[in-house]
Amino acid sequence: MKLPADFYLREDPCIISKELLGKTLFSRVDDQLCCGIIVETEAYMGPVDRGSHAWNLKRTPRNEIMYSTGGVVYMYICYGIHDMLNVVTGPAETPHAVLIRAVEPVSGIEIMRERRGVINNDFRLCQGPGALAKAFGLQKIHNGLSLQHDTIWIEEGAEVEESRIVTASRVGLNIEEPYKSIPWRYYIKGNKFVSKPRT
DNA sequence: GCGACGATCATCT
DNA sequence: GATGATCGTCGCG
Repeated sequence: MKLPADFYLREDPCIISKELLGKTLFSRVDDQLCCGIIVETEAYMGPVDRGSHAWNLKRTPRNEIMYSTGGVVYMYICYGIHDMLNVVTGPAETPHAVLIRAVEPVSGIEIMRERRGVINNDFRLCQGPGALAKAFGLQKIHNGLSLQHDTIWIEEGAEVEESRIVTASRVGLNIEEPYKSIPWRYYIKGNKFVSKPRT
């Protein structure tokens, strides 16, 4: 069962980020079904977050979809190379989002290996937002798709106990304090599919 | 296992 | 013209 539309409508993207841990991400692209357990997420707090594309209510053609009603996908290209998968949350005109950073592959693993090319271990198949989007066949062309449709969606999964959730600062943001250090990253403790921040 | 580096281009100023 | 919510590879030892 897909998560209900109102799951995404709550105001606080931190709550949603945390609750997305353990849920199951699906994609059906080129008629190939892939799914995996979400193990790492980051919240982007729209207007009050220097790290967000919607900082200070900035509005451009690229981030326009962040202003729509929660429950759609925001995809964009980073470093000219990598597609990033975000879930838009909150009511309309509230440009919050959750970045899906890593997934533990469950099925469609052969497809993921093909899309990713030769890599020497499966822990890295969907480890990091760029890798995950590539493994699931997701690109900027999917920007704006509803999670209630059948290309990209999220279903229930196993409960993740509070004690297994780690809260940490976000990865890869070259911004000033305090935004750089605010703990808006969530991941499952000890899970080998979680990405490793570089220095 | 770890740090350095280059790839590569849409987007915004 | 500068920048970036990244990643794979290379050299090291």
